[in-house]
Amino acid sequence: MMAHDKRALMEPFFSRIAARDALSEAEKQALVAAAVDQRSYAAGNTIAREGDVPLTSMLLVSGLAARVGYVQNGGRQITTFHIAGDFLDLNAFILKRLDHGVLALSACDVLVLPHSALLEITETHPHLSRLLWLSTLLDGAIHRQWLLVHGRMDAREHMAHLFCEMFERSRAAGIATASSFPFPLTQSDLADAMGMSSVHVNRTLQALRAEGLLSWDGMTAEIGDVARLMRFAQFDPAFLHLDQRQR
Amino acid sequence: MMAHDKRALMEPFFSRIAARDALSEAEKQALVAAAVDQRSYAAGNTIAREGDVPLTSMLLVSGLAARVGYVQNGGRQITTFHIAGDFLDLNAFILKRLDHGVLALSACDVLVLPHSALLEITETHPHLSRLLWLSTLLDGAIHRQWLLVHGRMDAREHMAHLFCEMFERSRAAGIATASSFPFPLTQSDLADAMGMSSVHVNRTLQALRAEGLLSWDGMTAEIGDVARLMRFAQFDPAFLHLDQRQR
DNA sequence: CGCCACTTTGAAACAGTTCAACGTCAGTGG
DNA sequence: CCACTGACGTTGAACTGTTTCAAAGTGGCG
Repeated sequence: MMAHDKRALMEPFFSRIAARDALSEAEKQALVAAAVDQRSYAAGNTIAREGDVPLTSMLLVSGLAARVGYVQNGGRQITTFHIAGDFLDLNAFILKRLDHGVLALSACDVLVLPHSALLEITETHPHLSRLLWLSTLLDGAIHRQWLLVHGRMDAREHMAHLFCEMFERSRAAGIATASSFPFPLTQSDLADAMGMSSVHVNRTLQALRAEGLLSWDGMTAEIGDVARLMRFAQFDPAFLHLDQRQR
Repeated sequence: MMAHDKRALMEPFFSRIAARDALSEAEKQALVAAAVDQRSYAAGNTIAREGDVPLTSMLLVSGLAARVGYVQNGGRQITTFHIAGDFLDLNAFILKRLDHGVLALSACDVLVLPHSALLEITETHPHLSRLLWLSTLLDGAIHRQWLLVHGRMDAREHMAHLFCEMFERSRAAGIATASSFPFPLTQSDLADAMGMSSVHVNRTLQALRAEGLLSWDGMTAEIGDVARLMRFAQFDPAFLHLDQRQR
């Protein structure tokens, strides 16, 4: 794989981080050098399994992926979605053992970064290390917001909030238009993320569509009036920490 | 404040980390040196407010605290509990802005570590930095488990799982007995953590008590048969990452 | 064309909420 | 020492959001 290829593939990550802090050219090069491989996964495939002890971490370059957990009766819970520019399992660099599975919801391309290379970065690039730390902290902030939404909002608000979140994150990654973003998954996947039945997802979706708050065909989400949807969902983007600061 | 005082207060944190990786004497001293102050909060008091941009992070030394989020209608969601040895807002060292409040559920003592001192650590102690990173990743792992439990378990399993988690974490911090641990909060606080009404918490609690799975008087939780409770809750401690590894 | 995965619909069942009342207990002040 | 207070826990009953089950509709694809 050529360096300038990897560089291009890393742009979504760079822009996601650049929205929060400055990234020097040397830091970018260190990251590009750390990516040794590229892989592709078809929709529905497992990218990593709970319990794995991977020796690499994966940066999602395109597509939609999810972290999942399972309960005994076959129930499945999606704990977060990932889009281009997100690390899928950077936590495993430190935690070693994966406490969740990673699933490709659409076709996905990933860059592979060996933990040995990441270790080298933490030993020699303190600021870049803090930015990698930041990346995992953003996951945590999203988890907390999901907990709030799961626990204290009804189905309609919950769904509206999720669409707001994915819209804002897609905008930060540069893959959204002014009023739409790619969201390629099934209603049943969405149900697994919202902790509801797919039947109720279907009805909730119809309600939001009827209110003119959003539309979605399983591939692309359209938001007519973004401000109105955000008001409805009590959505405050602060938890995404989209502000330039010295980290 | 004397150095040997701070040292003693930091032991719960050291033992929590030592359960996951070795901590050198130099690293311990760097942390002790970073703690410049100690504070106490009475039960019910706010330790930090959502939206704050703190210049320090706080290490809980004793008591029970919680991170909380709010929705417009006055609803409150606790997103995680913290016990002795946990950082309450280490994420703010990198994220800068707090995306959640921190609440003292019982009387709490904390050590205060300025971000400037933490910055110094990340610049000079790569391994210790990774251990601080680890501490925030454990929060994330617990968040994911909560999401799974919120979304895919009923009230009884949910409550049983929470008691298992707090028992295991208390054991790791060295503040549990063989079958009990301190858990000083109200049923209403518990409801805010489980995303339920306090009425239903009360009834669920009675059901678990009637089954002989656990008892709790608002101060201390008692588990008769730990293995049985864990089986009931489908509790697998893997997500707590309680294994010694080189991180 | 027929299959299979996904979406949509209806109706019954249920887990959990809400509201309102009552019980309990520790702390406070007369 | 006792009455009062306020916070917390407990109970019952009506209500509602969501699930479950089962069936029918849709659409892409080999």
